[in-house]
Amino acid sequence: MVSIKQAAMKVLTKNTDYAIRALLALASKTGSYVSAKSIATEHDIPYQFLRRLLQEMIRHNLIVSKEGVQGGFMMQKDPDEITVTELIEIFQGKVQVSECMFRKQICGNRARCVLRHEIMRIEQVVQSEFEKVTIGKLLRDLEAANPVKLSSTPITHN
Amino acid sequence: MVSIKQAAMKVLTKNTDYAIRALLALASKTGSYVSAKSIATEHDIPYQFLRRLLQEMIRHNLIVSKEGVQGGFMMQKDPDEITVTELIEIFQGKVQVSECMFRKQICGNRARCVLRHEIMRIEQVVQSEFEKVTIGKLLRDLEAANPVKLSSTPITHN
DNA sequence: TATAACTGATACTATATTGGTATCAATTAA
DNA sequence: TTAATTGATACCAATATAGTATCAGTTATA
Ligand code: FES
Ligand code: FES
Repeated sequence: MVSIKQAAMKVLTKNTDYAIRALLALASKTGSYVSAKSIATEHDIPYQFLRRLLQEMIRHNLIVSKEGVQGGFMMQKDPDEITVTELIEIFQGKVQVSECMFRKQICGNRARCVLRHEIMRIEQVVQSEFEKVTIGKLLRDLEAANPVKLSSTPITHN
Repeated sequence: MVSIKQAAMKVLTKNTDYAIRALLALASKTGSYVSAKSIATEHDIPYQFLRRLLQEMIRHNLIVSKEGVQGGFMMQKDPDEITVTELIEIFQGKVQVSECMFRKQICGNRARCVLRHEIMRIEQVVQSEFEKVTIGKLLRDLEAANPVKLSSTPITHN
């Protein structure tokens, strides 16, 4: 009896995961430029991987950069306006529960298709749940939980 | 400017998608055995792929089978008791928004970690939304929308 | 004004997951 | 006896995710 699936289905990929962490790092130091290198080492994100993510976030006007010595990245968009939904869309594409499932045979009329409605309803729910979570909120929550200092003693878990 | 991601993030994979369709096919013919072949052709699912899915669903006691001529598969579990959540778990693994993100540095105390709470809350929401959708419900909806006959004229869309 | 610390751009590789095929043995109705 | 079926399982292909490498351009500052 060999089962088909065992691992867990990931909703957030590393892209999004790392991007959130990087944004939290930047949001906790608004006004000054933070280098990719320091973010990478402090938050344990592969350097070159992170660079790509940062560039992508520049393109989406979430952050800005300054080249050269003492350069780095800085928050641009209000952290309270950056939702996880937005990040998912940037790094994983639009949330879509399924392509039009049940095409052809089963579903006679796309416009009236109940399945489609059901699916779109869920897409909406998922999306709006992630929309409630902003970088700003996460940061405040983090600071409340870890009042002393962000990134204190490294603790290994998970 | 080469973007990182363009396609959409799929919440349901083909596994789950096909499994749902197959179950709908079986649920609409309770009491009689339906062959994998006929499901495959009628619903446009790759035959061998479908066979694996059906076997997996047997292992999970959703359906039963009969070997030999005139054999096939038949609904076992009450369609109203089969949720999409269950199918996702079988074919895609437990819904998990992210592994423990923000490990080490950022998050000092796993038990108190707010991010973790936020994430688990969303996991719950996603899961419970999919729990509301059962095979039974989908079937009734389908029949209501397509009163005459399941799988009538093939219509190409999507 | 040379240099080292930076980002911009982009190509590349490795690994994992998803999607799909193929094969052969066992069962059973006709 | 045979053809239609499932059981079991190995295999392959395509795609997506994760991570690395390279080189050119910018800039503070020694
Ligand atoms: S599934 Fe395609 S429209 Fe209903
Ligand atoms: S992220 Fe690991 S516990 Fe907070």
